[in-house]
Amino acid sequence: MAKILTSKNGTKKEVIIQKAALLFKSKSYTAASMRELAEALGVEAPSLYNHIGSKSELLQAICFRVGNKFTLQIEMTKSNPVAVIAKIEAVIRFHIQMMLENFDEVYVANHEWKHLPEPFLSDFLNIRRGYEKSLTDLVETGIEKNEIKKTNPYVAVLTILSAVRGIEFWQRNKKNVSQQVLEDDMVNHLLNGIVW
Amino acid sequence: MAKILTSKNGTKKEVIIQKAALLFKSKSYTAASMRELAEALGVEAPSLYNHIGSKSELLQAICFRVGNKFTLQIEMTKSNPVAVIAKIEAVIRFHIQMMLENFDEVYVANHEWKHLPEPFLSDFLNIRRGYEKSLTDLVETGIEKNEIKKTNPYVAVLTILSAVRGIEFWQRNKKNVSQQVLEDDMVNHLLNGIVW
DNA sequence: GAGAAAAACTAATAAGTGTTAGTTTTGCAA
DNA sequence: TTGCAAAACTAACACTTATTAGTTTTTCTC
Repeated sequence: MAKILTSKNGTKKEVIIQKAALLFKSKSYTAASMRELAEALGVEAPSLYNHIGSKSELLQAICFRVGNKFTLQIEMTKSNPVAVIAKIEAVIRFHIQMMLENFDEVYVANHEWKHLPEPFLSDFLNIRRGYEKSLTDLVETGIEKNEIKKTNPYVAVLTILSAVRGIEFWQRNKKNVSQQVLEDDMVNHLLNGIVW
Repeated sequence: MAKILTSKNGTKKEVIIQKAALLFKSKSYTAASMRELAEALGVEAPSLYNHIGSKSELLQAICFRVGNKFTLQIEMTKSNPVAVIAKIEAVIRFHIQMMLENFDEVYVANHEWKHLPEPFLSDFLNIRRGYEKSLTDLVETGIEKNEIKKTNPYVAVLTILSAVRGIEFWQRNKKNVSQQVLEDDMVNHLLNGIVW
């Protein structure tokens, strides 16, 4: 009889969520079965239900954890008394860090939120809309203060968020691109462009 | 007994593929069932098999159709004797147009290619890698010719492709952003940045 | 209108799904 | 060592899945 291994700093539920994020990332939420998840944990599927309520609960935990982290960070950034450009730069760098430190969870939140049941789906979308709104406000303020060129703020936010999200395609081991280069070059590209 | 309606310019198989793209987009490939697809077409599920070979075949048709369109376009762009910047601009604008004219298919190709069975999965990834390689070459040439700032070409391509892909989040009916503004502002953002 | 081909149907299959019930084993506290 | 709770197990259920077989209906061609 196998047992779910709990590392020092995590409950069994936490271990399950982490494995679920890994599995949902590689196979997608719907295609990943509880039996597969159990096997990855060295256990039979029904045993999982001693620790969790349902498969859906795992997705919820992942999505809201990620959503809240991003929301918390942008709230802190907003109240930080620096130039708007510096704030936007901070947001971009935070996205890149999140992508590197919590890749599985961020990936799943980005790709599988569709499978959240109501009312969680609506809640999640509200969180995301709130985040986008915050960033849009930031860009608008930047334009007013003449730190940013006159452009459509919605399009600017769309461009920025899409670009940072795309880091999921980054191949960590492409030896000639370090994290620092990735961060610096992307920030530079999004703020200053690539044309002279 | 219902029948699959074929519009003037499409076989029944084509109609099925289109509906499949719409369904796979909204529910994801795995979560969408053949029974749902059949119902959307006003028919019973087994009837579909008079026109198609399998569910997987539908995904293949969608993914490769999209992949080939993008590949064809970048090949044409490469051989077009204009400045590198103009080529990159053309690529960006083509992505936006594709997103608007073939939204369902592009979305599905971007999100559901993971569920392609081998050897189609490898084929698809090769097509995508080839596309990225072409664009990277373009950026490198631009740097050599001093049209583009010195930056990591891989990061630049990642930023550009991610940004244009993100148009899938664009809300068509956000009344204050026309397609023209979206296109122009995004091109401008990616080439010239948003900072003065 | 007759015959053939296309395309719909119903019925069924084998496999896989999340989850529950009930039972046994494990590990800790006394 | 005993007793209890946590957590594993096996067996099973009620559904859903893509797909096949076999049959009937529709549509096209002559």
